[in-house]
Amino acid sequence: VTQRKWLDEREQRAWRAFLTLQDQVPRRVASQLQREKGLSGPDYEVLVQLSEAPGGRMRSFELGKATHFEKSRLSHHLSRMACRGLVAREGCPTDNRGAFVVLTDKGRAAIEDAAPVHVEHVRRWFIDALTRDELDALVAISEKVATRMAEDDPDLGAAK
Amino acid sequence: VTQRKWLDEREQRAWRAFLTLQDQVPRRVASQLQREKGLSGPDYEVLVQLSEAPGGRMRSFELGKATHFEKSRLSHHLSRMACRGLVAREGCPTDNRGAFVVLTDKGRAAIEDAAPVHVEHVRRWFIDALTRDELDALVAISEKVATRMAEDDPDLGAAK
DNA sequence: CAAGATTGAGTAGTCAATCTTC
DNA sequence: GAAGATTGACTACTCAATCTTG
Repeated sequence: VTQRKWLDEREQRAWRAFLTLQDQVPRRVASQLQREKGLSGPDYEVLVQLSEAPGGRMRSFELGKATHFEKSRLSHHLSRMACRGLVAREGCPTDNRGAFVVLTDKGRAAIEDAAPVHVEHVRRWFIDALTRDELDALVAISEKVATRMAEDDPDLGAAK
Repeated sequence: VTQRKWLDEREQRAWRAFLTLQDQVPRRVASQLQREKGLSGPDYEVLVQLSEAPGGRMRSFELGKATHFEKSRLSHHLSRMACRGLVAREGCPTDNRGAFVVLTDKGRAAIEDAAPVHVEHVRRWFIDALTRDELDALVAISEKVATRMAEDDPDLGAAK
């Protein structure tokens, strides 16, 4: 085998490049959205999922899987969003343990107002800087890494 | 021009793939490091920078630029690390406003102990899942995006 | 007044413990 | 007992205000 204990120069550059990208891009997109529309990154993710779900409603655990939020984080976050009137909680008729999360009118208005601006930022700082091939490469990379993580241990560091 | 208001399917997939990758990989690497060695991701980043600096010492603002931490975040974080004995603060002789951050013996021992395990995790969940070409593609992508962000506005969302 | 740095208040995320229902 | 979900305590990050020196 090759030397496993260290990263060579190519590997090192790739890892650090990824760390920078990973940190900077979502930060910039999120902070613009926060300033312009008063929604955080996590707010937006939750609203997107709900707005795409039939009836604007999902079970909590489904929302957790879709967003990759840890369950306690999701619960806290939904409480805050409920206070702000963006979502509401409802009981589940067929399973009394469960809860539904429902998009309110205010929540739907918020996501519809924010989406165009958000798309614009994603374009400006990410999509438009890259070629088609690079976008596709990113999809391939993401899938390979996801597969690796799933093989290795399905739950480590994931939403529980 | 093409339709700018929405993301097409390819763009959408690429953005979501990036978001997943961006969220999952650092989370898993960091949580393993935390469990095995008691260091968080930010702890590790700070220790790496200091250990690579001559004399294990840097000015605070240099450390801020290197890590991309906002200055108040850095200050808070260094206070916590100082409490744990990983770093120490010193005054700057040539500029009395300034402060040096110095790696302690304990801090150096911690990074030397953690580095091999950390490298192993980065390999397992990231590097080894990808080809040389994919690693290079990531570097190219990162550089293009960084250039775009710098052109657009040097300071938005960056460490101030 | 600008640069280097710190502080405090408020908000968000994590971990373990808990509660209820299947 | 396990699944769905919430809570509380603790830790971490952000933003604006502050302090000191150049």
